[in-house]
Amino acid sequence: MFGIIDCNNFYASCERAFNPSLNDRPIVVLSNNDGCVIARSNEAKALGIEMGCPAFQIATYMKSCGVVPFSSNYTLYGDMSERVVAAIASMVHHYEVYSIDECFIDLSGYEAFTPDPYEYAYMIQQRVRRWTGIPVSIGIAPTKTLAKVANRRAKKNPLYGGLYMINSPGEIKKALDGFDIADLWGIGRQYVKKLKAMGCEDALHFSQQSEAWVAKNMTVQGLRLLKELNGQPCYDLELVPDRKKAMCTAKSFGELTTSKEVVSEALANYAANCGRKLRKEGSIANLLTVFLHTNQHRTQDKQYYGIKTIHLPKATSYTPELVAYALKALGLIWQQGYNYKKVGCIVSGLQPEEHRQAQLFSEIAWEKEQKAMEALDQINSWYGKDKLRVAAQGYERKWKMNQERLSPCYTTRWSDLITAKC
DNA sequence: TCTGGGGTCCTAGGACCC
DNA sequence: TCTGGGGTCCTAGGACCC
Repeated sequence: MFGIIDCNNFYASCERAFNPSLNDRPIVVLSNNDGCVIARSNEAKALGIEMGCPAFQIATYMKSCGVVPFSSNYTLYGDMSERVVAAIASMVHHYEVYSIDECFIDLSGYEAFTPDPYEYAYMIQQRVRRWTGIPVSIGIAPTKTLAKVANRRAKKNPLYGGLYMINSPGEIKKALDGFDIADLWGIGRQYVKKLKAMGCEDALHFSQQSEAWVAKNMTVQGLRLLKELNGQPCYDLELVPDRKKAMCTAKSFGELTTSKEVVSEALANYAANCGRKLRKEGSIANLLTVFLHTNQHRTQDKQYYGIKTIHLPKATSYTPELVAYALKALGLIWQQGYNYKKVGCIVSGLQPEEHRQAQLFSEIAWEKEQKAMEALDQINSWYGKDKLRVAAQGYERKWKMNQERLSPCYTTRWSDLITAKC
C-alpha cells in the first residue's frame, strides 16, 4: 500500500507554527515580490480568496476581512519541510520526498504494530503534528495515483479527519465516482478541455475509457494514469532522488528597469546561484541559457522577449566562468529602451562532475578553480550567502524583490529565535 | 502602481551515422 | 511502377507537477 502525506496549507501552517495568535485567523502567503496568493489558510479559503489571485486586486477586501498576509519565506518552509520528513522517516523505512510539502511512503511491513495501514497512518499523522506543529492529511491506496485521490478526499471532508483509505475495487469505484477529472494527478488544463469536450466529467468515467484511445490522445503518461486508476501500479517509490537535469534561477525585479547595469548585476547573482547549486549537487553544466523579458501585463509598454543559449567550451560549475558567459549572452539579446521585468539564468546539459572530460592543456587551471570554489563555498557557509562574491554581483541590489511582510527565520537564524515566557 | 519560481516527461522531426 | 534498413543525437514544443 502507498501513502501520500500532504501538509495542509503548508506555507500558511509554517507561519502559524511559531505564531499561535494566528490560529483561527485567515492568513495568506504571497509569491515572490508579494505578487500573487500562493497559500491560504482554511479561513482565507472560506472568504473566497482564490489561489494565484494577484494580491493588489484583493488588497482592500483582505484588509476589511482581517486577512494577515505574509511574504514567502522559503528558508523557513524549507527547514520545516525537513523536519516533517524527519518525523516521517522515524516511522517508515521507505519514503519518497515528492515536493516541499508532500511525501510518498510505503505502508507495508508494519503489521507488528498494527494490522491496519489506516491505523499506522494515523500514528504518523499524530507524530508529525506533535513534532513539528504541521497538520497533514494522508491518502492510502494500492497505487500512487489512487493515493492522491484518497488524499484529496481526506482533505475535502472534515469528517475523515485527514485520513482516507481506498482498498478494494468497490472502494476505488466509490472514490472515483463524482471525482472531478481536473483534480486527477496528471490531468492539466488542456486535457480537461479535451476530456470534457467529449463528455468525460468524472474520474470513474475516465477510468472506463479504452487504453487505445488514451494512449493515442494522452501519450503513455495518460495510459499509466488510466492503469493506476484501475488499481494497476505503474509508478514505484523513487527512493533515491534523481540528479537534476537543469537548474534555473530567475526572478522578477522589485521595480521595472531600463538599465543594463541593474539587469547585469541581477543576472550575475543568478548565475552565481546556479554555480552554487551545481556544486552542491556535484554537477557541471554544458549549456547556459539567459532570458530577459518585459511585463506582459503592461499593455502600454513595448514588449520584448529575448533568449540565448551558449554552449560552454567545457562543462563547468566555476562561478566566475558562468557569470562571464551569462553576461556575454545578455549582451547578445539586450535591447535598449524597454521596461524590463525579469531576467533569468538556466544551466542545462548537466553531467556528474566525476564524468568530466579531462582537458589536455588546462588540468592545472581546473584544479585551481576547484579549490577556489571550495574556499568560496566554505567562507560563505560560515559568514553568510554571497559574503564573498564576484565583482559583477555588485552591492546595490536595485533589482531586489519586494518582501514587505516577511516573517522571521525562526528555525535557521540565531537572531530570529523566539523567546518562550515561563 | 501592482500579476511567482522551479522543475519533469514525452513526441515529432531533422541531421547524421553505417 | 519501382528509390534500404536500422540506428543515434539533438532540439523545439507541448503537456504536466508543486
